Amino acid sequence: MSRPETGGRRKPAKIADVARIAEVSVATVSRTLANPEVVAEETRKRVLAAVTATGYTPNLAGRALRARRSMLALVVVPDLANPFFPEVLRGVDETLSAAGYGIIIANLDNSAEKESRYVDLACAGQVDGVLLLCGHVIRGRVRDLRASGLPIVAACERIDGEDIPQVEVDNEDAAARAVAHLIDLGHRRIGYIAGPERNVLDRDRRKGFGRALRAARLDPRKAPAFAGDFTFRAGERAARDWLAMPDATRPSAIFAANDEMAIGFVKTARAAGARVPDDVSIVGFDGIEFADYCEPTLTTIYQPRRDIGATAAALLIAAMTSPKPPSPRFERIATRLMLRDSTAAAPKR
Amino acid sequence: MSRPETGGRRKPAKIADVARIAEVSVATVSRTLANPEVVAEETRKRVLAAVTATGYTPNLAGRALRARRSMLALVVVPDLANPFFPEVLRGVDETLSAAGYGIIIANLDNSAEKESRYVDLACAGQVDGVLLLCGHVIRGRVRDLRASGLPIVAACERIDGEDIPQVEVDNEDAAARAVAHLIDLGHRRIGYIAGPERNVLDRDRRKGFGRALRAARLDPRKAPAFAGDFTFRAGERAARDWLAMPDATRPSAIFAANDEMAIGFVKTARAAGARVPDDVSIVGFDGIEFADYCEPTLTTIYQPRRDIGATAAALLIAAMTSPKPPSPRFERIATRLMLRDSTAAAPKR
DNA sequence: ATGAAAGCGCTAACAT
DNA sequence: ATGTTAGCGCTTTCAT
Repeated sequence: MSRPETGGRRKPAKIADVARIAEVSVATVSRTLANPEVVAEETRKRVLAAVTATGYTPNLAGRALRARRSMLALVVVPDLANPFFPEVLRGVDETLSAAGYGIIIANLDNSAEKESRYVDLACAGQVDGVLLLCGHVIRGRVRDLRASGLPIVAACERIDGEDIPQVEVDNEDAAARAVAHLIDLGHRRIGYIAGPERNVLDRDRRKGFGRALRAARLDPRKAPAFAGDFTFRAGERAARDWLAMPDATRPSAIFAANDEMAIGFVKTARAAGARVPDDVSIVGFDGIEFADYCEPTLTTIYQPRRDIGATAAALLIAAMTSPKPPSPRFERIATRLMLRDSTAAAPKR
Repeated sequence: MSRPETGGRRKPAKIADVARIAEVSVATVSRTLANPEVVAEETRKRVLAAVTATGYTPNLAGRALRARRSMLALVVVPDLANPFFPEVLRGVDETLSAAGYGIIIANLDNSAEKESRYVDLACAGQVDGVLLLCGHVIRGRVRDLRASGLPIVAACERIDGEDIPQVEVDNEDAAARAVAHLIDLGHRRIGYIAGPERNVLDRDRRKGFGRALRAARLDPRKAPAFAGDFTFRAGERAARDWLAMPDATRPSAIFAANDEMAIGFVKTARAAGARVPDDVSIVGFDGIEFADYCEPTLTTIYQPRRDIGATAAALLIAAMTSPKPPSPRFERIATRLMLRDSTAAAPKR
């Protein structure tokens, strides 16, 4: 026996169907759904019964067209494959969908072509707001996102020189804490594995690195720096460079600008016979899941990615809901230094 | 000096604006964009010039309402944080966006509530098709996705008993090849770290495991099986069980139903002093990035995730474009056994 | 408290 | 080859 109430229906019910069954006008149906308190108790009951009976769900296109808002937000990610973002997106998703917003994910994937298409989409009024996790205001070939007047919020990577609400962790301070931890352990020669040049995260973390060194009366300019780009491979290269250094100058500790490079470093150094943390201590940044799975487990700065996403989403909702342009306020999210097995006291010389 | 052509415009241009400037009717504008070949060369030029001048982008809500299609596909993922999916999504995204479709990502995240909302969304006609990467047809509290008649395609995890197009790798065959590799290396006692019970991927991979054993005249029923659920922690547990086994029965090789469990196993076994691959060989399944980063690098079955996504998207496009329901055809994507450092000849007894 | 009706921006059938 | 026009489903005045 099949269930007749759910089976086989073809076309979705529309508001007129509900109105007919409830014996009211379409206006009343609309009101019942949007402002239940303004319709009479009795009427409301009939309408809601009809909604259930027909399985009515408002057509978003019709609503968007008329109400001039799509209840959709565009979330721009530089690269979905980066293990940092999924968890941020979860926070974003939870918060936005709880407020009734849908999400369109724009995965830039290093394509200017795609980027431009998303700008077009946004400027054409297809979304109610834009959340930038990509470190820059996306640029179109012809249209300009800022000129559209659309609410914009940035997170993860700070965008300098834009007066929009932003959410970020204090990268400089967190880096300084990580390096101070190494100094506390007795390390005096500490190396830095860098992120991409001119990247704002690299700049802030490098600053924190220098600050912690200076606080211990060490000279940042003498600290060995290894070029990098946030990839595992860059960590491997840094390790090879490190291995080639003479004992006298080789750092006993490394601060990597992110976890993937730290893990690449550890793997290559160990493969060449170096012991971690006995011969070299290392601390990463981000707190990706794998930092707790690798061997040895990685001391790192944990970023509460879900919180970052949720906070940014909340700011965006505020901007989309409020009639006037939001004050460009900054939200700072706290990080945690996770002490694990990749750091230990400096070897005695 | 500011750029007047892009700056400061507020309201997006609509089709009527373009028509006015090009001195044609709105119908001609619409046609020029949809079927350029049916309008006169001369007219087309004027229209396109006006489009550029105004920065016109069609309003999707208007189009969706009228044309009764949204050019949006719903892509359902069980868990975005799972490192397997981002690369699949890239393939999906490339193919769908090349065909002009947008994507809404439904991250189920184990919430029946969310699942139901996405069913509502789909059944209300807000999307033109649904791509299921989650191993089941999503279920709503009241509405039924199948009854909506919407095009549906499944990938990654096969959905049994549904006559919809599906894309998958031959899990059974791939698993059999992986295990045959271990047998070729001289292993006779081979263990299996399982996925979640009743999971279709686990069932298929377990079948392949058994098939390879039987082909070598070994008895699958005597092969040690370790319970698991695809998580890193499950691999750790399996390793502890393995370490506790007496030498006489302890397997010299392990086939794990996925990479994360394999990596968890390796880490824990090594931490307890076992050498990989000298004391135990292990092969994983999936070919996630980290399988090539861990120590030792992991022998595994590589699934071309991007291809899987692209193929599934192509099938969905076909289903959304064709007027009649698609024949429920199966696409099989080939896998590759990646030989790396976690497998070696069985130790002599 | 409820209803009638206009119209959001677009496409497609029909007319010229 | 091009124009006119009727809605797609919904919200929101404005009347009642």
